[in-house]
Amino acid sequence: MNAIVDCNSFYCSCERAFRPDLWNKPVVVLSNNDGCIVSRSDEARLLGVGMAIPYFQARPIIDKHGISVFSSNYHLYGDMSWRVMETLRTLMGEASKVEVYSVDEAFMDLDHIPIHELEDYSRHIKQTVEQWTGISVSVGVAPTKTLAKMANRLAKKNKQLSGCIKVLTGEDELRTALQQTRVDDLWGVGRAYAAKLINWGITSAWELSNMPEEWAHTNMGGIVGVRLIRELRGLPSIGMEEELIDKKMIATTRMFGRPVTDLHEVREAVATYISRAAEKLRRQHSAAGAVSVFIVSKEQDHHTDFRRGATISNYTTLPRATSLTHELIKAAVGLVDRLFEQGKEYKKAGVMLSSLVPDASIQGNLFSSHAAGEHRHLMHAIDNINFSMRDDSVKFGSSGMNKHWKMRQELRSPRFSTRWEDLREVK
DNA sequence: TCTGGGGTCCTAGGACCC
DNA sequence: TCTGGGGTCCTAGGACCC
Repeated sequence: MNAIVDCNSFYCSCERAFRPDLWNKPVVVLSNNDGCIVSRSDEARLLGVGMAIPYFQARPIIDKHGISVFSSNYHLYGDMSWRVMETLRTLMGEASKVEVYSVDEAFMDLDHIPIHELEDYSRHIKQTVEQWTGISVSVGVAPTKTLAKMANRLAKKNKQLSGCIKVLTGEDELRTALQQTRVDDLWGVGRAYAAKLINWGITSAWELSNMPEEWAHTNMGGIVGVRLIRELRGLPSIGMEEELIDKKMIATTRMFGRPVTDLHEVREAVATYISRAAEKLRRQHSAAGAVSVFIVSKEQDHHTDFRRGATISNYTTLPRATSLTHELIKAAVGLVDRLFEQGKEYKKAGVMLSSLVPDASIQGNLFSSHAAGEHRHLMHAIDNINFSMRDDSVKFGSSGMNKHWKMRQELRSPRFSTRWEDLREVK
């Protein structure tokens, strides 16, 4: 059996964990740049705050009910996430089979738990996580990952009744659940497939599970569709991935806090994003063989990104893969100069590191120069300082000192759990 | 006036090779 | 003038996820 443990309103729960005064109160968390609502507590949802809607649109309801609002505080969420996942690993013990799927979700292989104990075991997981971390979770259990996700959704739909736990093992239970679930609520069915399916008259997960595999192969993205159908029928077709797999691409992209018209500011922003991306790169001991940059002007659709149109993005292959910030900045700033058009207003920029390979300089390669080794030590020192002190205590001059373009984040909570000076005091 | 950011996997089709 | 078949690698683009 497969379980998925999913934190309830994760970002909101993190904010409330250190603010007892907000327990049972409506809370929302905003995306970067304070753009839209990305997390809302049950209380906020019941007041009518929509998910993923722009902040300014939700403003009337928020003001009317005095809903608490936070900018995203990724240091806090990252740390809380780590605590939740460690709790799950501890619970599973030696033969720990935990796959961290996202910041607030993990799959667990429960094959070693007898069927009739799954309900109790799920409750034990839930209670322990809440007690150790202060984060409330929902647990879905079923024969496959896709069905576990479905179970979890049902658990969350009626928390009073389910106690945030749904275990689906019997054939009848599974059929009922499939009949109650719409295709567009399934894991693996997005907007495009949902529209197609509904057009064909397939509306419930149950109906979809009864379609032939060949049909799925032709109409739902080949092997992907076949796996989905099999999973719905209870045949595990998506395996557990326990080891942390190195990323194949690393991106850092941001909206600016205000439109930017000055080349130097765009350069600064891109240099800053490269610095951030290079940190991620070094954290997984990789080096990048290619750098891409994109800038988005004010008139362009805000969903436009680096994939569309050569006018806004550019790509360069490096003479050799590197993890050194200054080399990556040099390449990226060169691209900015080619892309930038005087007189245009820009609202967003981003960088992408790809063609990632293991960082050879770490091995003390016979052919790498002494200077490269020195640089590597410098990077290591910078990463350590920036991690333990304030952000960007040490940085490259090209990333700028004033950062007028920096995103808005006016409502961020203190970093309760990762900064000494922000620690809560208990008197 | 104000709408996020960061990823993955798969397939089709072109270039190239023998 | 006629012009095969099979393989690999790469890239763009579509779909999905949280």
